Amino acid sequence: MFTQSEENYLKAIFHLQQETEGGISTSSLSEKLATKAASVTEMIKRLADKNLVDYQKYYGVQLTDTGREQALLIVRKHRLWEYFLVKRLNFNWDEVHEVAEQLEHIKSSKLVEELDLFLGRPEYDPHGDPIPDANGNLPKVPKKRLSELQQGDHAICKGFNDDSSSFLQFLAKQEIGLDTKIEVVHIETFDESMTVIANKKSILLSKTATDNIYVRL
Amino acid sequence: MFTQSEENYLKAIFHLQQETEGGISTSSLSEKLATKAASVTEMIKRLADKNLVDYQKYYGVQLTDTGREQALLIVRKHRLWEYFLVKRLNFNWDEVHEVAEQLEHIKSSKLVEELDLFLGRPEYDPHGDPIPDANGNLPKVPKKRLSELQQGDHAICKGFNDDSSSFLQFLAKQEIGLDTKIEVVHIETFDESMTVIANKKSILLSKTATDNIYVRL
DNA sequence: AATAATATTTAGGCAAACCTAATAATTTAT
DNA sequence: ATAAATTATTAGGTTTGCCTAAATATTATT
Repeated sequence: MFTQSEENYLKAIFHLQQETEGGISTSSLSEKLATKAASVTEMIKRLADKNLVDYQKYYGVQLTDTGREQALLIVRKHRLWEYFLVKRLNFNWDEVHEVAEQLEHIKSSKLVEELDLFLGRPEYDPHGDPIPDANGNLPKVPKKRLSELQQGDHAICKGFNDDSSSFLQFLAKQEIGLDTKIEVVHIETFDESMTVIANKKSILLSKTATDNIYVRL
Repeated sequence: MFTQSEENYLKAIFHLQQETEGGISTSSLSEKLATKAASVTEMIKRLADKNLVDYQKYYGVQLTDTGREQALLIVRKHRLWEYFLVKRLNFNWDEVHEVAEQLEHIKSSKLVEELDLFLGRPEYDPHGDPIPDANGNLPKVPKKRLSELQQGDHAICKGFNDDSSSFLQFLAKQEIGLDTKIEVVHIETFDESMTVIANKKSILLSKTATDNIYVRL
């Protein structure tokens, strides 16, 4: 059994590995977890002792198979709870993150399986992210960033990369959500900001924003 | 905001106060929480500093109004989650305790209120214990112990005082649950054990058992 | 009322998980 | 190829929440 803190590290490493090749740096972890680098080094050593990560001094960490398995279980719980909060308890999809961060640490395999069953074995959470199954299989959804599209392209919004409530609330205000249809009208060359049409309204999105919006054509 | 450990102490003090007059002793708390007396003394001092309990060295603790309020919120959460686990997730009523002990520490007032609403504002948990409302009002259910009854009395089972899964499983095996009708057939004078009829079957219950079964006539 | 028994508190330690400041390794720039 | 800048690690502290052993209060017994 792992502590909440250990679980948070495993999850963070997992998420960073989705975006990065090779070992995960101490600094990126310390940024993600809002702790100091020294604390990260310390914890990583503990995780390495427990065979959850491979660690080479100065060259970052990577999850072992066991580590990945644990991380996926936590991600599974997080996303199932988010689904529950939104679909059953009327939470807005931009206010579930904090609560799911707590719920994901509840330890009971029966709870996870019964919850999954109760929710009808959903495949995607309210942000469009796939929910790993009980064996830790995560359906690979090929993701394209909105920022990769060209002028004139049409796409459907399929997920978001930034969980901060400020970003999610910004999207809600623009009425951009899961499955929203988006058309790329214009891209500014100097700052790569993008003018799109969604819900028949013209919206200007910064490069930072379009980098964090996933779409399917 | 309080730590999980602080919350556990508040809840334990609350429960002991339901059964006992006056201050709660260090030893009864240490027994309930499965910690050593020294640890209890230490924590109690912290709780007193935060104005959650009144504490007089060597004469035990009592909850302050704030302390009681907090304790009731935790009890509310615990019982709502138990209800959820049994009624929505098909848990047996004798296997919910451990999970509810974890869920009761989740911090989100919205979550509690939405859960309450989702469940249809239940008044009693699966063990027959009343669920405090959002203002911390706990409907006082006048409880009689089965052990207080006389030969020939008829009663309906309304709750249990011992949450241990061994006790709850014993009851399940005897098919005694909430709202089970019970008739007192005979009481042994020497050990106060009781022969009852429930579900048309004759069952022998020890004094320890009958002390922990609540009934209504 | 004095002593024995029991309960409680104090003192001193330990592990987890964080921190700051100092040091060491790696990477980048000259 | 060094020096400078960046990044990571170590060393030494802190708080929470637990522990054991020793000391002190309270309660029970004779």
